Amino acid sequence: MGLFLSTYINKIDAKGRVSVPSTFRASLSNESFQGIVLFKSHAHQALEGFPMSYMQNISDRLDHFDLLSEEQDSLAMSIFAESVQLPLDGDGRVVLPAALIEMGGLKDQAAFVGLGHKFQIWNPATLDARKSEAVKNVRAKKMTIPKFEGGQ
Amino acid sequence: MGLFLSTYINKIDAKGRVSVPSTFRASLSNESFQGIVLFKSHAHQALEGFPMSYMQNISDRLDHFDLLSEEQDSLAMSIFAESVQLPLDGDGRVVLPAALIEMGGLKDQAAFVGLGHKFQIWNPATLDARKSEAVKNVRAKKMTIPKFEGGQ
DNA sequence: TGGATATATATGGTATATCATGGAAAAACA
DNA sequence: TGTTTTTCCATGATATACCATATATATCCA
Repeated sequence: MGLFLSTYINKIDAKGRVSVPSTFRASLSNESFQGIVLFKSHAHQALEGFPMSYMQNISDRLDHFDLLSEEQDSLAMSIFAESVQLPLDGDGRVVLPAALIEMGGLKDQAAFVGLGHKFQIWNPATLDARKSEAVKNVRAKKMTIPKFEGGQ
Repeated sequence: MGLFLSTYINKIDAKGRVSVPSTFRASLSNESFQGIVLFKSHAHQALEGFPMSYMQNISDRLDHFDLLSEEQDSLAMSIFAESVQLPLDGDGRVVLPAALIEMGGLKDQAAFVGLGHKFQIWNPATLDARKSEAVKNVRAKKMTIPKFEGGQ
């Protein structure tokens, strides 16, 4: 799978249309669904973005919890029920529904932030603060990248 | 994977273009993405450079954290959000974005420093100081190379 | 060994294609 | 038929591909 890297700031027009960065589109080129899946972040006023194929991965992870358990039920409800799949138009744009623009705290600009297998969409004004907070967290908790354990 | 060795100093032209040393390009020849990934070093005023496959590896390792967890979120943000993937042009060059030139403290020259699986890009003027500092550290703390623990 | 020729590399400049974006036409919906 | 949504087209800015040259390195032959 192609990775989502870098930060790109694009304009949201009056109809809610916004260009998905071309490098992101390139990462989606092998997807059967040509578009993205978005839902509100639980931790931030921002949107989480995934390729459709990765939603399968999320679903598999939720199987870690017992079926019908409180966790499974609540997580599934907050992620799957609230997510929307947005197809790319002929020019590489998606239309953000008004509800998502609101939930993401967006105005007339969208900052697409690559995070590897996923990405986020932020209001550019609040993104910088989050970035420095992230770096601070990594330093404070001395987070490191886990050694590869094989597996999948 | 081919190793990055030695130090090469190349010119940065007015458009930010710089030749990737041919030996580095040779190390990249088996990569599916013909280019490099760069991001600002957290420790120095310099740029970290990786092949795309290595970023893929980092992303896979981050999957060991819970999805949407604080750790996963902060680490991904601090690494992937600020990294850029630069394709090689037909003549073996990449264009450095102005932001990266600034962050790396570069002017009109780039020193490519091979460091094994990765490399760094320095302003030649500040690189010498860093090199002797590194040697001093190794001697003072009597650092040695750990034994191989297996893995890939 | 020496010289000439070929090959690869780094670097500079120019032309072309792509991208983001705004707007209009067409289609779908109620 | 009015309204919304989707598709199509135009354009300026930007980035990418293309071509040219010089310098260094390697190869070949006398």
